[in-house]
Parts: sequence; C-alpha cells; structure tokens
Amino acid sequence: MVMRAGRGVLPGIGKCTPQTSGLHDTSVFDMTTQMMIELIAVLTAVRDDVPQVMTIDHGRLLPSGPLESTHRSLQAGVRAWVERQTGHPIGHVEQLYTFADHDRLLATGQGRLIAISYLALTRSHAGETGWRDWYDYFPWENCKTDEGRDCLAIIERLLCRWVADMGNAAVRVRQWQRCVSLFAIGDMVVWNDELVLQRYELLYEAGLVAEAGCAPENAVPGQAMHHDHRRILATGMARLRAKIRYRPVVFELMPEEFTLLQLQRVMESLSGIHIHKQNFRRLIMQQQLVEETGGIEENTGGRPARLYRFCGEVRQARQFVGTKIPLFQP
Amino acid sequence: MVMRAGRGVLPGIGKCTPQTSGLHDTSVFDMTTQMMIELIAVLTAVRDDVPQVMTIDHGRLLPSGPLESTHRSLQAGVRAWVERQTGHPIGHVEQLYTFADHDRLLATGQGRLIAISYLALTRSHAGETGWRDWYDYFPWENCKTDEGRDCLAIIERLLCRWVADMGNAAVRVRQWQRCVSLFAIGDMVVWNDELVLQRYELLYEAGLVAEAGCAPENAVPGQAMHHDHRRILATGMARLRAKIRYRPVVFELMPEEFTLLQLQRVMESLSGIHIHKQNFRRLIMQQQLVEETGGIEENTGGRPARLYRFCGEVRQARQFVGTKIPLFQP
DNA sequence: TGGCTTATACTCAATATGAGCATAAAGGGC
DNA sequence: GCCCTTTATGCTCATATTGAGTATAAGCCA
Repeated sequence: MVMRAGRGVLPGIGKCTPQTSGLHDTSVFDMTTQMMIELIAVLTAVRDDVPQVMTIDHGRLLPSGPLESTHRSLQAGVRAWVERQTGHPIGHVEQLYTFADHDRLLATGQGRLIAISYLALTRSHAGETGWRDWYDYFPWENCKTDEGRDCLAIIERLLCRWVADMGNAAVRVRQWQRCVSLFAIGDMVVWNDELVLQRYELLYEAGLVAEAGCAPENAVPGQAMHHDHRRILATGMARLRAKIRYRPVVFELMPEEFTLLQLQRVMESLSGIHIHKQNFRRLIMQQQLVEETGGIEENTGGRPARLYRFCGEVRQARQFVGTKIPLFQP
Repeated sequence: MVMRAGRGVLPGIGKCTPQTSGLHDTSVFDMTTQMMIELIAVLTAVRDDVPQVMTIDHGRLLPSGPLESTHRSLQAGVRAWVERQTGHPIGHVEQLYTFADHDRLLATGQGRLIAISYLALTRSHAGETGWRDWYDYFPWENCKTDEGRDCLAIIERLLCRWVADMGNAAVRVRQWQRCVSLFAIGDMVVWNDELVLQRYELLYEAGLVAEAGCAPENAVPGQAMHHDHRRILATGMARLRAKIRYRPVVFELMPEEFTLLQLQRVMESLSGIHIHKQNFRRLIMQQQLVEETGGIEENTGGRPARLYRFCGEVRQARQFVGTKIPLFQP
C-alpha cells in the first residue's frame, strides 16, 4: 500500500535516539508486559453469487497466525499466512482493526495478546476446503432471501421480549429505539446494510447469539465461531459493504470477464440488498468502469449477454475516483 | 465504541484452549521476538477557525506513550495518555492504523515496535501549550489561502522537475499522471481533499519533504516532525476530512452553541475547501442536525445570527444516519 | 408458433445540487 | 437621518442525479 521508492523507507522509530520532553517523560517503555501479535484475515471470495469466507477448524476460526520475525511488514505477514493456506495470491488487502482488550490475556496470564485483523479479497477458489458462506454465520444479514427474512422475524420477536424485560422505562425506550434503527423494525426505518457489526453486538448484548462454548436457549440462527472471530468477520463484512459503494473493489472478486448481471448479482449478494437492474447498468456504464471484451455469454437462459472487463488500468491514472452504486431498499 | 452490557465481555482468546487443525499448525507463537506497543494520538481541535493538532517536543512529536498493563483497552490507553496531557476529556476517539514495518525496530535491534495510532477530537483548549496548526505541517493542503496556493505552485514546479529527471519514458508518463491527479495540476482534474496521505507520500518519494534529521535542498514548505509522526498526522487529517462528509463528527469540535457561519468555517478549514454559503445552510437545516437555541450572536460584523446547537441526542435513536455536506471546488 | 427467459434501450417524474438574486438587519461615518 | 459595508436569511432556477417503469431484442424450448 505504502510506496517507498526514491529515498528509501520513511524514518523508523527505532533509528532515532529517544526524544524526551516535559510531557513525554514516559518514553521508557514498559518492558515487564509480554506482548504477542496475532494476524487474523477475513478472506472473502464469491462463488456462485454467494459471498464466502475462508475458515479453518471446521468453520470455527478465521485463518490466523502470529507475526513472525521474518515478516517484512504486517501486511506481508497476512499475505504470507493467507497465501500459504489458499495457494493463490490475494488482490486487495486492507487493515480492519486492532484489538487488545483487557480480557485478551495470554494463556499464562502474564502477557497481552494483540490481534490485528485484515480484510483480504481473492478471485476464485476451485475445490479448496475451508470456504463457508457469509450467511451461515449471519443469516439475518441476507435480506434478499426468505431465510434471511424469516431470521429477522425471529430476531424481532426475541428483541421485543428482551426489551420488555428491562426494569427502567427510559432504558426500555432507548434500547427499543436502537433495535428499531439497527434492524429496521417497522416501516419508519430503512435497512442499513453496513451496520453488520452493530447488529451483531446488539444481539450479543441481548444474549441471543451462540458462540463456541456457550449457547443460550433462545439463540438466533447462525453458526458460532471460536474466540471473537465472528465479531471480526462482522467487521470485515461491514467494511466490504461500505467499500464497494465508493471504491471499485468488487472487481477483485470478479473473474476476468463477466456480464453486467453477474456483476450485479455479486454486488447484491455482498450487500444483501436488491438492485434495480436498469439503473445499475446505467451507473456502471456512465462511470466507464468496464469495457466490452467483444465476447458474448451464451448461457444466460435468455438473450445472450455481452462480456465486460474491468478497465481499472486506464483509471489508475485518475485514481481514487470513487464508484457510485445504486444500492437501495426493496 | 463497543458496548458490552448484559452478558459480560465477548469471548477472549486467552480463555480457550488453543485450537489446532491441519491448516493452523503454527498456532504456537513465536516467543523469541520482543514486541512493544506504542499508542499515538492525532488529537485535533479547532481554534479561531484553524484546525490544530496537539504536539509535544516543540511540535515535533505527536502525543504518544506505551501501552501499559493498567490500561483496560487500547482506547482506554489512548484516552489516559491524551487526558493526562490535555486536562479535559476527549469526545470522539477512533482507531487510525497500526504500523509495524520491518524498519520499526527497537533500539536494541532485538525486537519490534508496533505503533497503534488514533484520531481523537476535543472541543476547546484555553491557553494550553502544544497546539499547532495543521497547515504548519501541510501548507499545501490549505487551498483556501494564498499561502496554500503558493505552496502548490512550488510543488508543481518541483514535481515537474522530478518527473523530467526519470530515465524511462513510460515511467515518466505514469508518475506525471499520478502527480496530476493527486495535486490537481491543470484543469482536467479536480482537487480531492481526502488524499492527504497519498500526496505526502508522493512528495516523500520525490524527496521533497524535510523530516527531522534530513532536509533536502529543495524541500517544500512545511514543518518537519520526528519519526513518521507527520505521516500519521496526514493519516488523521485524511480520515477526519473523509468522516465529516458522512458522519456528524464536526460537532465534537464545535462549542455548545454556534452560528451556521461558524460551523461552515470549521468545515471549510478542516477540508481546505470553499463552501457555497446558502447551499450549506440548506443542507444542514434539511437534515435536522441542529436546532435553534433561541439565542443570538451579536458580534457578527453584520446582521446578528441565530445560535444553534447540535441535536444529536434526538438523532442517536436513528443512529448512523449520515451527514451530507456540500463540499465542492471553487 | 407461442411462451419463457434475460438483455438492452429509452422515457418520465421526483429529487438533489450548484449557482445566483433579493431582502433583512446590524454598525459606522457623515 | 442617510448611505455604505457587512453578514444573515429566504427564495428562485437551471441542471444533474436518481428511482421506477415501459418497450423492444434475442436467445431457448415445448
């Protein structure tokens, strides 16, 4: 991501003698606490119009491993881990979040575990194991399907009961407002597909999600994961849903050539939202994100469709131009 | 940020026994490398319509300190550091980026330094030391002022010379394209205020910025900082410029009551871009982000202005609603 | 052939946005 | 008071964008 030609690397902290001043008098580091760095990847691909995430341990863990001294950078470490596990190179990699809460202690109890999570995108995966559907973990996020809508109906009932059991009336009102706005209960509020993490955390607070080791009686559908990996997956999903709206990252997930409907279906499955077909085409075309390859896809089930390819190379000159996608509600 | 009532904390990694599988066989951590965590804050406030950043060491370092074992979380650590140095509580805190490149070695050469940077916003600061103007460090980012435009003219000349000296013609074209799109050279490209970091890194590659310890002959105006703190400041500025467009974070920087022109001037100084006054008012009002206090500001130099306050409390219910700001080009 | 599918082109109304005009209400100099 | 400057605030208008729908094209299959 950071390019460093010309004058070598940016000035590193270790290269200079420590700076001291009145305000910075604690620049001597606390050497007594052991630290460990874990790298965690939310590696996403799309197969058959279904977003998938790479997992290990039978779908209960995200690919992850410690930062090793041979890794040149954090991103290189993530790339090394992911490519070792998937076999092919990753396109887009971006940092998600760094966690180090007080409960993240090492097994010894003497040190701290810092987890740095990344979102990674890759194109295809033929016959590899470990891929799971996004919506196995978050069925309620897939509002396009009946299953997702059923799950939301269940959630609505459970949240209603959760709020009703609260003592304070003011708290009840406030928490119900939160439920309404996050899950778009009623028709005053529209569904916001980017709030994956906030919805998961609300369900967690309400004691409605199962995680490995502890499953409440009335748990919402959705597969559990170990540690906080499901929360990290939620973070990655939210980031990707936000990003596809203003950066052309979808194309990292597409094959070399694709039809516009294929592109639309991928966007829809990522966001869990319907898109108006004609408007989608209009916006994609007028932004000149794609160009015709000349080829034609025959197996559309109807009239054959033109094939397109991403013409990002041309656009890299005027980089960071942003993509507009007509993602709206049904 | 993450709320955790109801069922206690999310499952911590240290609480479970290690998971192993075919793919995850390196879950034994590399204990030989020493790690240190440094927390760095880009603390921003606005005074007299000028964005400022909190510094130490005579403006050459951002407030920073090691993660201590008493800190409950990373964010708590940053809050502790910042509040210790500024004296009053911070409103908004969000993580920026985690750095751990290979050149970030400890003084001993045996370990690694991980820097976790945060963006923090605070309201006012009466008579505290350490505050510096954003644009002392990045004069070219302030396109509103003549000084900024002069600085951009200098940069344009220097970049032109830098590109001209390159050997390969194809590389010359590509790099000049990059200069053009990042610095909006000519009138085919519009200035994008969010590319603070990319512009800094281009200048760095071109060997045009001075950093403490090494100042090239033909350096661009702008104060240097130690280590990579100026790059971290650029990251924070970019994040804030991006965020004010779609989240009502500006109000964290405003006093309790303000006029609409004051609000506009703060937005303008943060983004370095002019705003059409009437359209700005229209958008702010129609989003119901503010409400009249009933008070009136007399010292406007013209007709007295109504005072407003942020009515975020009402809006927290339907949270994450997004703000639209008419930021455009002159 | 008609009936199904999907692809692609085009229209239309509602809304949003950029830009400007006009008036209101203060202070200051005379 | 009158004129001038300054800022505040209300309103208009042309254009661009967006949501939604209609119409036609071109394949398959019974």
